[in-house]
Amino acid sequence: MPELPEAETIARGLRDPVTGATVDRVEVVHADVLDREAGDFSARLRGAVFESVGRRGKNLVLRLGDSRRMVVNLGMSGRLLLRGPGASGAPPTHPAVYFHLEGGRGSLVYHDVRRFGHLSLHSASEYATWSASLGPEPLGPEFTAAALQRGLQSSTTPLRSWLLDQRRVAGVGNIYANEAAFLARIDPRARTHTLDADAARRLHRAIRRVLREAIDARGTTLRDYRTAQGWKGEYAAKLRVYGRAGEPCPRCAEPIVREVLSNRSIFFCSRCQPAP
DNA sequence: CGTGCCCCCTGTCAGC
DNA sequence: TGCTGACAGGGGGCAC
Repeated sequence: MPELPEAETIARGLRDPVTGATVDRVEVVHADVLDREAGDFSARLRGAVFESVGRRGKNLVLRLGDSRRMVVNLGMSGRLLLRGPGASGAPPTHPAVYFHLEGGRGSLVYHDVRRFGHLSLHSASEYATWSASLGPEPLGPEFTAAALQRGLQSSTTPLRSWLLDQRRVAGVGNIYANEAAFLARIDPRARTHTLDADAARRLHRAIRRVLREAIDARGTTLRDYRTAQGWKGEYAAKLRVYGRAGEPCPRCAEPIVREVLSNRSIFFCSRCQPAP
């Protein structure tokens, strides 16, 4: 579910409440989301301090002591929720892991209905290897139009599939891949090596624009996604094509088309995004 | 190696 | 109502 804007929003929401907090106790409800046996995972976190909260692509990255990190991939339905010490409000419906914090700071809950998410612990070198396996941050300085064009030239896969490959660019998922292709006026089925320099420039701008807009709106809630505070993101109302099959194209009023590509939906305007 | 398909899991919704 | 099938923001594994 969550893509870069959702992960960024969660990271921002966790930063103040969690930074400096010490893990008192880990309570594992569903060990299948962990990268190791539950007792080992819990023992390694007990007494650890969350030194910082960041993000790499769609993943949350919480720094622990000794340069260790906990990486949280939220999968389709994962949430990282803050729960106050008073435990007011309804309890979470699908908790997988609780991180109970010391000093009346409440707890951090990893919540995941489908349990496609994963929590993993990395040493400094393991983290470096993992991070290096991901593509550049699309909002960072390494992601240039020229670098994007080179990457597109090196592959024959359809654009939407290329954008979902985290080794190419880190953080774009199905919603923002479709939105970016629309803004760039490129057919999401187009083979990437057929795209010229101007298309690459338009796509570069479109990716950055849609991700920034979505961060400003605190992400897109279709169903499961929530911020760390449990709020919905507001970007769903601003989506131009995703989930809008049959509705008029915001640019030309032609009905938006839904098709299936590699078992996942694509949405596009056949007039504004002509087949190559 | 690159590419594409299946599957992991649970919940929801449309159609009959 | 209740059943069935399709579909959902991701990504690892495997066959070609």
